[in-house]
Amino acid sequence: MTDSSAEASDSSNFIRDIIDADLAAGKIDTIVTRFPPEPNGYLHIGHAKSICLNFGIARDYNGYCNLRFDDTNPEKEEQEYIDSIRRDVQWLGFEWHSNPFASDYFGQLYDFAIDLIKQGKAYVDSQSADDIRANRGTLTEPGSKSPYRDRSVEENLQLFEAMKNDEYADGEHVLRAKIDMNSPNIKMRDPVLYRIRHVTHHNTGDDWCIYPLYDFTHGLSDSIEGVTHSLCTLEFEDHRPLYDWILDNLETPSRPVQTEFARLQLEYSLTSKRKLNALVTEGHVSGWDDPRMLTISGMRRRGFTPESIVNFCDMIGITKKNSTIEMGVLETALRDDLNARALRRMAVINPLKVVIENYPEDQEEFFDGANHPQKPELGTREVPFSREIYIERDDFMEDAPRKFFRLSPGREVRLRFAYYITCKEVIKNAAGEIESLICTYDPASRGGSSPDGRKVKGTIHWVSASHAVDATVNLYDRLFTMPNPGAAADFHQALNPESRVVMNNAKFEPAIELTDNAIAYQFERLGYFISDYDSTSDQPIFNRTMTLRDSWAKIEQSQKIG
RNA sequence: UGGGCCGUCGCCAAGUGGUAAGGCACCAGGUUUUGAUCCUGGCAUUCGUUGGUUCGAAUCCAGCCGGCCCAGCCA
Repeated sequence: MTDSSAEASDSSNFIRDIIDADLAAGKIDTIVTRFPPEPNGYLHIGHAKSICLNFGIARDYNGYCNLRFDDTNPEKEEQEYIDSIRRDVQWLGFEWHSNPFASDYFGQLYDFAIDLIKQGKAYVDSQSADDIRANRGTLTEPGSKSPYRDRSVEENLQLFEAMKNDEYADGEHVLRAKIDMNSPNIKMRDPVLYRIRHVTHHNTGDDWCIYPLYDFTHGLSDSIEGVTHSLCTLEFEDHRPLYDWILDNLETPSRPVQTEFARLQLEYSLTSKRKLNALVTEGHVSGWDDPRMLTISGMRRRGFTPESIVNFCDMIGITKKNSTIEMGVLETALRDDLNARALRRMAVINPLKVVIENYPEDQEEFFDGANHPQKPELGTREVPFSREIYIERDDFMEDAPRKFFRLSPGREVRLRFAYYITCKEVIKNAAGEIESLICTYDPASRGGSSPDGRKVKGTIHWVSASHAVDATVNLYDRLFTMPNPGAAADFHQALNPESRVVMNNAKFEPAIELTDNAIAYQFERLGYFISDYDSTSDQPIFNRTMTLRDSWAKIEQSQKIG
């Protein structure tokens, strides 16, 4: 569970079976994969699945994986995204062999296009975009040939060069593959290979005014890099014949094979770039790294560990079946990892003051609290105790049912690590709201057990009032109330209005590092927490990464219903 | 109704002709100074469906049903 994120997984899948077969047949000896994001947005949990697949295979087969930026559309790509993608891949624990841009290959790609033209397998089309669309046919009707389809090789060569030499405006011409306008696969009806775009490219600047499209670029880039297994999502299945056509009609350095797998779909979440972007720009979240976002950067800020994400990806598997993963799977992967590593501390999020009337007014003492109940090697910390403490308001109930194992008038409860206390009196304000509790403690129960061996069912957490550190805590819940917000007519209506609840009167025990975002804590009985990027010693801010499993809440819930 | 792909427990997922792994969830117990963790046990006579081949089928064949993807000069 605490293994490094880049550890080998024992999970097999149909893609690994293909690789095993290729290896056994002697087709290849070094496995090469690539993760090819377009730098036009932030990476999310869906990308993590692909990253784990591609980098995981390369690692397990002693091959290598490239991080290639598929940057053939200069209108949407930015340095900000490049930086974040690199950071996220590394944070997940993976190392790329090389990190090229598809745009690094523009020169070679241009030469390949010339080759196709010379073979009579590509032509310059001068129809408008609308005409091209109209002539493409429909799902059930074949397309019709462009009037420019039979231009001579010489004319095509001259026109394409002129396109490259900035002699035309955007949209005046395109380069198309000459395949089959009658193909039942629409992708094969003379797909566009190059378009004119007078836009400055983040990597090539103004060197080019023609840009290749994905289908022309991808397989050739794979081939140039020696990629053996080009893994992509299901919606590219129709592109595979075109991927193959490009490689089969050109003399390429190597012959990669494309295989498709199902993209990740997670309940109560969105991975559409457009909708994610809307959440950010419309202000429903604070940014791409808002802790509620299932972007890698959001999850990092929320307190996910890379290991938990990698383990999640192992748990869900790789298939060709469209499926939707329940949130519980992600939550379990997270809790498993955090449970193993998080240091235990006590914090009170919604405080209720308790005065222990028989405890000496100016006395204080310190208890040793284990940093981890199952890992004594992680040591202990000192937990201060005094006459006035805070407990969680939820841990007190005036009229408590029998199964409520916490504090209520006349009942005794254990303060974790400290003493047994009994509630003697409830102090209320004029409005009838509970203001504080008067309790007594049993000095003989020091450490949390009494010599007479009497049983105390409940143990609650607490913080000494005079030693407490004031803090703000963000409680996060799922961003959407519907299992499939992406299917809603308007995903805004699925937004959870209580996805973030700010508790700004929290009380921490002193032994909590306020600004180290790398330390995962478990606040006992409350969940896993981590300091936010904005946290300072003066104004501590913590994010609740995930609650603990709560079977009491489940019982309460069923009692209300039943 | 053109083409491509998919259909094994509530959600994932092994299985590749020899008689249904595992995980999550759920249920029932046990341990516990976190109603956490941990441990034990339970949880598909059945693999979308109907026929066929076979001594034997989730696995092979045929039909049917259901779902997803494709008509950007996006990726």
